[in-house]
Amino acid sequence: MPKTPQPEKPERRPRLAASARRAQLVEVGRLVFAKRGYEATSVEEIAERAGISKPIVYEHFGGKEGLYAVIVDREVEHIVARIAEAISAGSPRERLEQAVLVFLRYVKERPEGFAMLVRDAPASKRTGEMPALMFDLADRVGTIFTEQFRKAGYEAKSAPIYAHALVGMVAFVGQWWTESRKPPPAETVASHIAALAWMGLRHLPRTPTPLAAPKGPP
Amino acid sequence: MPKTPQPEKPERRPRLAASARRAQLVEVGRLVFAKRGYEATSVEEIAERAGISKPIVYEHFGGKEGLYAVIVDREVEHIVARIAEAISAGSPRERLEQAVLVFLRYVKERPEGFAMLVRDAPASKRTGEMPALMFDLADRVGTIFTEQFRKAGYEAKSAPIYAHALVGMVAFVGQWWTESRKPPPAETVASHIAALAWMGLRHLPRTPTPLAAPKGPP
DNA sequence: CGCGTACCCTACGGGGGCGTAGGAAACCTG
DNA sequence: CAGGTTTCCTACGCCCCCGTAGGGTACGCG
Repeated sequence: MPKTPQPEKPERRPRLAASARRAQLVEVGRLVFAKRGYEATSVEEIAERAGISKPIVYEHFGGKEGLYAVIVDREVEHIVARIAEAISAGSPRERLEQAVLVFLRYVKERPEGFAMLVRDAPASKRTGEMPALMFDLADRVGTIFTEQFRKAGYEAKSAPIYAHALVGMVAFVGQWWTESRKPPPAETVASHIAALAWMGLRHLPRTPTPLAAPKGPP
Repeated sequence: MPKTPQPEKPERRPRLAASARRAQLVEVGRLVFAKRGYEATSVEEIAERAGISKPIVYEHFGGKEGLYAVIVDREVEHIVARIAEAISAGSPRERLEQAVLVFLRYVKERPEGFAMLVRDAPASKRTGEMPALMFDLADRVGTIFTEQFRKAGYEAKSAPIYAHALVGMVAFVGQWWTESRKPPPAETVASHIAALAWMGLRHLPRTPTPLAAPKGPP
């Protein structure tokens, strides 16, 4: 369902219908928030880049936080839908690799969206340090893992650790990958990561034991 | 070399020697920056929590960014030294596990310091999105990996991917772990992560091949 | 053409934060 | 206790930004 393919070149600043203006502001806001971070972006800059004046932003979104919330929400919908589709069919191994691949492609195609999801959120809706999405994702993966662990006779309690490890590595590699100067193709990166995770999980000892006694400082 | 064990209870606000005041401001600043993020912290709040007034901060550090830079620098020194020590001896497997363990302990002992390293940096010294430290760390790991990969006959070019994957998973798990309500002991988490990474690397196919052809959208 | 509606603007109040000017108060030294 | 040094303070200028008040300007419809 395309969002009314209105060309976004308001050079002569024609009046826009309310829905079109909203869409435009969401798009512009995404870029600005991604570049500056929440605290450092000003409503003025967004309005300016959209070719309009501040009060319009307030009319449509109620303020800075309102706009931010809408943008993040859409971004989350977007990526969650894509991942959900990716893991909807195939062998576990395939689903893993597809999920990683889809995530990486998302990061590449919408770097600003990804940046917003990784960056600082407004103080009002921050639990810890990380924006909630990544942890949400990790939690979902965690439930899947817990079930699989139970089936395979592993300690279900440790599943969340592996879930977070997986999400963390994908997210971090994604960040590095987009900012890298000569990035390898997404498929290559995805297959490496999936291989690492898959082989790691496959050959996991039933109960990993710490190797060495804690070493005191010399 | 202890930093002049001055007790940090300026309840009656005695005058402090310059070095002591600097130390105190670094400590207070660490907490405030970690809690609020760079943009949202005010010099005023730091001064207030230290029991002094703003101009002192400016005399000692030249401003907000100056203080921030000093704090980050110390934090980086701290963690890099600890990790360097952890990987200074032992079998590769032991060094891996020790590095992870030391990192996790650092995260637990100095959650505010870790938060600063993961949080947004001031716009002036930001390359991409992530503060530089994590990428620095990943790069160092990357050089080690590249060498080992070459020795073992793997494609050296893909080593950075695995290096970043490792760092990313540790960092993300660390974040989740500190904010978790019932965190398992560091040793447990470390051994799980190390096992995942180790087994994953150990059983890596020489050249991971993408499983499926890219799927177009339906 | 007159008029209502939808879209948009300039202009301002209010607040907060960075950084500095200029001086006070404690402490040290002789 | 006089004079210098170190530490610290109050008070302010300035700029930026959020959010709003109150009013313009196009466009459709009778």
